[in-house]
Amino acid sequence: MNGRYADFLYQEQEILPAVSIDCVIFGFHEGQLKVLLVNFGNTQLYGLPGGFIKNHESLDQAAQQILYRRTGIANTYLEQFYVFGEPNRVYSDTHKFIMESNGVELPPEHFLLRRFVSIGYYALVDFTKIHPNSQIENEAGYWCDIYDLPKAIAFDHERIIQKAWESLRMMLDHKLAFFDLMPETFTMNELQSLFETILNKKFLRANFQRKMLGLGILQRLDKKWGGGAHKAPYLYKFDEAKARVYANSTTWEQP
Amino acid sequence: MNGRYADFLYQEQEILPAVSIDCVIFGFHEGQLKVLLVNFGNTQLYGLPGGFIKNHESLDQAAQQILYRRTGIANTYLEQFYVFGEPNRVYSDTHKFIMESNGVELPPEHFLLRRFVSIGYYALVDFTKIHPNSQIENEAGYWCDIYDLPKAIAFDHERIIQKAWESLRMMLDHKLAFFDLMPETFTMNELQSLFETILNKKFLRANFQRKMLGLGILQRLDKKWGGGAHKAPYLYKFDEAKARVYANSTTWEQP
DNA sequence: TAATATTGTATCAAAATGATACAATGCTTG
DNA sequence: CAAGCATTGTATCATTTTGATACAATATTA
Repeated sequence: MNGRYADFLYQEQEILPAVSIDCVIFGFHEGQLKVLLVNFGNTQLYGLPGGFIKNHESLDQAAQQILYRRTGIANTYLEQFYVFGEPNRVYSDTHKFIMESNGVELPPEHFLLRRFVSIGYYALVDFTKIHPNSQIENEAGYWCDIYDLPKAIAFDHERIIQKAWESLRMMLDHKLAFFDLMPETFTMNELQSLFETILNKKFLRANFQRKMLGLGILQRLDKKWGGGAHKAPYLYKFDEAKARVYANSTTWEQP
Repeated sequence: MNGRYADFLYQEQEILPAVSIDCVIFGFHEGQLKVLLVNFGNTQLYGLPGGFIKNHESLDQAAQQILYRRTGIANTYLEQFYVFGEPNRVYSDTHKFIMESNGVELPPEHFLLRRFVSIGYYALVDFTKIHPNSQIENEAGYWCDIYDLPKAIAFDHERIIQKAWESLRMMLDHKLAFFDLMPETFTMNELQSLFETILNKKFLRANFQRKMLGLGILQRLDKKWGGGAHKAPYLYKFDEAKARVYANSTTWEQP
C-alpha cells in the first residue's frame, strides 16, 4: 500500500493515543485566500494534512513536524486554535472507505478506527515560497480558494477549515502575523486585497492606506514597478524593527 | 481511599485515553475576579477541577458534566480556550505525591501515570449563585483572587489559569458573555469594576457609563438603593432582547 | 438643615474614521 | 511624441468615537 496511510502506520506505541493534529495552511495568491488540501490516495476525497503526536513531542513541535513532513514547510507561523472532538466525527467510516479504495483492510480493532480528538492548527505561509506538490509524500496537494472549496471533504475537515478562518479573522486586529501571508515585498493594494478577502469586506483605498502607514511598521522601498498604464505603486516591506517598537507601545502582539 | 481520586478511577475503558479536561471557573465578588480551585485531599496542593471524557460524550458535554459533578454548576457559559500538552507536564510525579499523601499506591502502569493532553475550558458564573463547598465530592473548593493565587498549584494549572484569563480579556470586546459574571441586577459601578479587574486597567467613570449605555443592551430598573451617604445609583439588568438586536447590527457575538 | 460623597449627564478637546477630491505619474495609443 | 487614461499618494472636510473635566442632583449622615 502507498499514499496517505503509509505515513500513519507507525507503531501505535510511539504516539499519543486518541489525539491527532490537523493543519489548516493558509496562503494568499492573486486576490484569493487559499487553503492547502490533500487528496486522499485513490479517492475523490479532500482533507487537511494531519498526523499524530509522538510521545516525546510537545503539541507545537508535533504540529511543526506534521507540517514539515507533509508539505516541506518549516519555520512558519503556526498556532493552535481549537479542538474538535465530536464522538460522531465518524473516523471509522471514512477511514474504512479510504482503506478499501486502496485495497487494504484494517483489523476492526485497529487504533485508527477508534475515536479521535483532533487539535486544529493554522499556518500562515508565503504562497510564493511553497510548492505543494514537491514534498508531499505520494499524495497531491492542492491550493483551494476558501470561497470555493471542493464538495467532498473528509471527516469534519470542512468545519475545521471554517473555524480556522474565523480564528484568522479574529486575530487580524490583534497580531501582526498576517504579513506571513504576503511575499517579501508587496504593494499597498495587495495588502488591502488580503484584508478584504479574509474579512469579506471592502475598505476605502485612501483610508486603508492612511491606517496602514499610520501603524509605522512598513518600510517603503524606493523601487516601483512597471505594471500597467498608470502611476506605479511603491513596494513595501514589513519592518520587524519598527514592529517591535510598535508592539511595545500598543496591545498588538508580535507573531 | 477517598477524596479527589475516587472520582477518577472509572474503568479506563469508559473514557477517552490520554485526554483530560480542566475547568477554570471565573466568578466576581466584591471587586475581585476569582477562580474556583480545589484542594487535593490530604495535601497542600491546589488545582483546577478536572476530569475525563466519556466515550459517548462530546467535548462540550464532557466539560459541562465535569463542571456539574464537581461543583453543582449547570447551564452556564462554558468555552474551550486552549489545549495543553507539554510532554513534561509531569503528571506522574504530582499524581504519585498525591496518592502517597493518601496512602494509596498506583501500579506503575496505571493509566493516570501516563502522558495526558488537557483541554482547557473556562466558565463564567454568577458568584452569588454558587456555593462551592456544597456539591464538590469530598474535597474543598475555594474561590481565590486571581491577583493572589496560592503558591502551591499542581501540574501546570497556574499556566492554564493565566491562559484562561488572557482568553477572557481577549473576549471582553467581542462577546457579551461577561454579564454571566454579574448578578441579575447590578449598578454601573459594579460593572465598571468588573471590567477594570479583568483588564487591570482604569476607566473614567463618565466615559464608561456613556459607552455601556450607548450599547443599548442594558435595561434600567426604576429601583435604586439605600447604600451610602450619597445619591443612589440605578440598578441595571442585561436585556437579552435588546442584545439580540444589537448582535445583529454589529460584530459582537452572543454568548 | 447643612455637609458630604457619589451619581447621571453635559460639554469641550482630541483622536480616529468615513468620504471625497485632486494632483502626480507611468504606461498606452494614436 | 503628445494626449489620454487608469491608478496611486495625499490632502481635506465631515462625522464619529474617545479622553477629560465640570456640574447639578440626591440619598444619607451628622
